[in-house]
Amino acid sequence: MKHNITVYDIAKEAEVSVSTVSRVLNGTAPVKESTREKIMALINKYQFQPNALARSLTKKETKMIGVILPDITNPFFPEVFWGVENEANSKGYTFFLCNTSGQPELESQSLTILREKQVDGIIFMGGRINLSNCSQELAKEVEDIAKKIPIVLVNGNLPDSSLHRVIINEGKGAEMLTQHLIDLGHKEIAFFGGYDYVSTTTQKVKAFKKTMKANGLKVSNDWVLYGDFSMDAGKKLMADILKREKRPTAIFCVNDVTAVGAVKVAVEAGLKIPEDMAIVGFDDTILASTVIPELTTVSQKSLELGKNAVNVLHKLINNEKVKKVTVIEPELIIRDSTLPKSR
Amino acid sequence: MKHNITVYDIAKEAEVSVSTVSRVLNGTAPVKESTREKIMALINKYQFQPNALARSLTKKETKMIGVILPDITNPFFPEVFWGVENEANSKGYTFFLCNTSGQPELESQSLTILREKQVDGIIFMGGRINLSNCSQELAKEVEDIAKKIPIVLVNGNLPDSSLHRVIINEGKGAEMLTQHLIDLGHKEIAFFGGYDYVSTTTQKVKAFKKTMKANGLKVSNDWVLYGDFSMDAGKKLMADILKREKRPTAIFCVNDVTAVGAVKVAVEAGLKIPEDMAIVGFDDTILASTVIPELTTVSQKSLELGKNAVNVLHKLINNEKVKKVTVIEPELIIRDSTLPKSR
DNA sequence: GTGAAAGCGCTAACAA
DNA sequence: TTGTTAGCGCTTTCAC
Repeated sequence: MKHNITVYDIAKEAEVSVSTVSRVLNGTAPVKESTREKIMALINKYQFQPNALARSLTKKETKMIGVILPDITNPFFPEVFWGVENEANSKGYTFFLCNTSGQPELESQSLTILREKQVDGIIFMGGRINLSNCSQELAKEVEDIAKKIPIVLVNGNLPDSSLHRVIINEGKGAEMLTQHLIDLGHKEIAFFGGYDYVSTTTQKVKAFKKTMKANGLKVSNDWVLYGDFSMDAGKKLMADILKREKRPTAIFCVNDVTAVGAVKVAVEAGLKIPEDMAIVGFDDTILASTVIPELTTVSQKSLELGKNAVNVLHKLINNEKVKKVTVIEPELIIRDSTLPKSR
Repeated sequence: MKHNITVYDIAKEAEVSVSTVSRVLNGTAPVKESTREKIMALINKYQFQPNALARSLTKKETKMIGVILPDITNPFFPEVFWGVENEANSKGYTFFLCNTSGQPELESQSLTILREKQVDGIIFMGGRINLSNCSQELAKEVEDIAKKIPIVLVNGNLPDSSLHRVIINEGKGAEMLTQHLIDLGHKEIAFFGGYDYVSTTTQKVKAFKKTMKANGLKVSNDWVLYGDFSMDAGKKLMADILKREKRPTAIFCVNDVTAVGAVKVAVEAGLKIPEDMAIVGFDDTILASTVIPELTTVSQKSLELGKNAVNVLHKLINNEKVKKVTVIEPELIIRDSTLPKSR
């Protein structure tokens, strides 16, 4: 492997000092036109590219952002990432992606790596920040790192935390969905999916129950059925419900994937959706519009979420003032799974 | 901002030299047990973490891999990435993700950035490496960089290239799908979607035609309908076909998303699938199993693809011998969109 | 076992 | 305008 070309090599051949080369590279000070040209010619000739490691080492900034998320194969996260990237590219940032499967150890590990790599900031999604009761220890770890590196939490929170957050108003979304079903005349509504110790689930359930009560309707605990966040959960829970004597007329699923599972089993059992049973999802991922019938759901505004996260982070990095919490309003998306097309 | 803690700080407080600290950090040489303990205590006390930039600068290795892909919101790519990550994490690598939308300029830019950041290797997917006639210039750019940084192309190629590649046998997949349809008795088959200048499309079309011919069947050019790779393409093309007097009895779609679009329009028009029309996709993404009816498709073995890419890259990085091309065999996945459940 | 010192490639005072 | 030089934080000979 031959010696990589450096500013010294360029400087030497151009018969100038390294600082002059650095100046034309960064435009930090005026350089005589003739020497600038000479240097540029050499840079092109050798396809010289400055070593970002060395640069970052002295400048104490890397222009790298770390993104921690639980599952890149869940369509929701790529969409947020896409929003992040769009917004941050123009600001010159690049990304480290860390997939954690939501496991605390992997999150800790990612945090460590990102710190070692000296990223300028971290965007944290999923895992511990969605636990309805996250341990002090896990929370403190994040808090400690945040003292050294700006962190923004996306769609989550930490106990007693003072960290900056960008969140969607999930309760509001759940309320809209529930009200929509009630307005259509549904009185018997069940809830499907999600772990009961994860805030994404509990917030929805809470808003769901509250909205039902506000409309003078009861929610039987028999009809709040937890599971995980997969398609299988939806399938199993629907199969379970179909065996019962008394069935709900509508199902509120924790997310789109679970809703798809529910739809599939219901359709196979010969039910018509929404006539025999209305089903709603949450997230408005691509799945919601590929199923038949298309799902009524709530958009999490994934792009917005990503964009805002970057903006907050960017301000944090530059020591600008930002409000602690940025709340994004969800949007109700009404489709065929609650309203038959023919209407 | 207070001064970040360094090896010097640790060394000073432990009353040893920095080299000793470095030794315990890396285990590169024996250190007396008592001094090691003293140092470790300090490291824990201050939560010291070595600066990876400085380390990489001297070691000339970053343990970072750059991943270039066209569209992270297309479910296929997160799956490959997942495979990449699983395999590479254990080897200690971390990832830079670059989304290019398939635009050559963004690819060039990503390549530049990755070089500046001194990544140890690059995994390249999508964009120019899928063009059926990529310009010399674009190809050369990649080739030039490959002289300095190991690169592996995933599911693509470059003209006259000698780069290492990991690919799925797409032609074989298309052949299996076509043969499957023929075996079911279909004689009138159309092809939907994809740009005609992208190899992912042309390879399939080629294999499709060849298999048809081998079975003594004709393919009318009227029935090879290009588009893009979206759901909309499938919708439009199906709408187009349904207007015609003579209709095919089966449709081969360039990928799952397009197939979903086709299914939706067909179902809305009152057709039964597969009885009135069989439809197949390609990729076996999550979409294939969420649609009703579930899609017969070909698995691209995205995980395998990712894993193998990393393995090849890793060997390249370590100057080990690897064969130029790794071919992964696709798998035919038969589901309801060609075979009715009742059978 | 341990320390001194050079060097990785770049930027940024400070001087000239 | 331009050059000199001192770091940035770490690893790694080479001595001892």
